[in-house]
Amino acid sequence: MLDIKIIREDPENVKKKLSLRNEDPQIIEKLYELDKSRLQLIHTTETMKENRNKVSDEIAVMKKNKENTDGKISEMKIESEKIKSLDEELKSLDKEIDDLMRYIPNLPDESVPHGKSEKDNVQIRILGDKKIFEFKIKDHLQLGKDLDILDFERGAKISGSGFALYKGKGARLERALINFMLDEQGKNGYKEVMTPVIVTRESMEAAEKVPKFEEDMYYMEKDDMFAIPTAEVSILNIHRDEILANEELPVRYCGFTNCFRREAGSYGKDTKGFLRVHQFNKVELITFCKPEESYDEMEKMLSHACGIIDKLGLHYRVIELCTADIGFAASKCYDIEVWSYAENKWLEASSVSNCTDYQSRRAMVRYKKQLENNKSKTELVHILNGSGLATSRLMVALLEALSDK
RNA sequence: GGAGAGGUGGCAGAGUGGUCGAAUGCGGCGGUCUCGAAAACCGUUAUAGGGGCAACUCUAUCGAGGGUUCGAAUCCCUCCUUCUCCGCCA
Repeated sequence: MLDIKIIREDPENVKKKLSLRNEDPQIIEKLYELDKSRLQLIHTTETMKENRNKVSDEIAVMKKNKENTDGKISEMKIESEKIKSLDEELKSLDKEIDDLMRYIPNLPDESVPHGKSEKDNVQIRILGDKKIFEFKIKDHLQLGKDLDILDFERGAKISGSGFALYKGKGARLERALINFMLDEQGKNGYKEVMTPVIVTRESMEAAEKVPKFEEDMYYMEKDDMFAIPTAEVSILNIHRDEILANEELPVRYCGFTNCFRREAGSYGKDTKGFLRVHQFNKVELITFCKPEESYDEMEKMLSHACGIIDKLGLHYRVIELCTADIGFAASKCYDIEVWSYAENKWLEASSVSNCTDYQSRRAMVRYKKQLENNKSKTELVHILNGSGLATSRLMVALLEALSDK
């Protein structure tokens, strides 16, 4: 979530930046007013509490001296009731503010290109050779069937549409890809982790996936738990409520998990085979770093994701998302797209995002910032995530690129 | 799943209703001493929020959330979690 202070101090600026994201800025007005009354209420209750604490101490002293305290006690009884009801008022105000804050996305960085839709995204590099095939290329469904390595029919039999069954060399290729990517990212300085894939609501909230995207998640009502849509959620929560040492930053993790997405509302769009599935495999990269380093880290992370595709020898491009298309928690995003010869279009294989302090604020991931004269200050870290990479679309491009007559 | 015992500051560990945000020890940081170091000694050492230009000050926090009370780390309830034992199980 955003820092309420930036709304308090410069609401117009926040409104302007939200407009760039195609968000309705009106909500900021309301928050500004709610925050104002919240501060007033805090002032009132804290003054009353100060008084109550004082009188309670007096009562303690009087009791020790065996003086009569009945008057003071009954007086404080009334005072305490008042405090209680004001506290309740404050609590509901807090909740109202919090509920609104959860739906306000991160603000875009100055460097992000302005735009109205995904059409305004900017291609910044195009890499790898584009092959020329002298025969009509089969799509991955056909290739998977002919080679007996992918079976979407049986996947659907087991779990419904949008679930893949990998067989034989298909399964082995998938396993090899995952191994390869983990090894490469390990060399790039990411510590490998293997995390839970079912997480609590609290973890989802810390990653800012819930409540906004609750409908996109597989949810286990009995336990109030969610299947992760990305390892970002589990890895980010490794350091929830922790204060990291200045020297240990940046902390980099990579981890492979299955990812689960209901994809509610996207039926009929890219539904074919691997183009959109409910369960897929992904190696995720997460970096916790100092605020002043996060945009440099982002470039590094992007190059680490690209490095995989370079080595696989695929034709791909990097695009910089415009203000209208960056992710909810992100201030800046790059997407990496691989070329599909059969579909004749770009497929998103990775997304690298700088989420600045947006997630760390709720997840409370902080570090001890060193100041001059041996002082230190606790400050929120910046958190970045990137796919390094997701295998499903990669598999499409790879099978196609390697196909022959 | 059943039975029992715990969860206090970076760590260890006191505290069972009234200046307790919390003794003490260790660690960390600063200093004295020293050629230097160790030891010793002195000081300092949580987080969030509010007010103030600032010095500073106030509020909240002893696993989480409720309750009792003028007043809760301390009493009551619920939940989470850790450990030990039993059962079940990949």
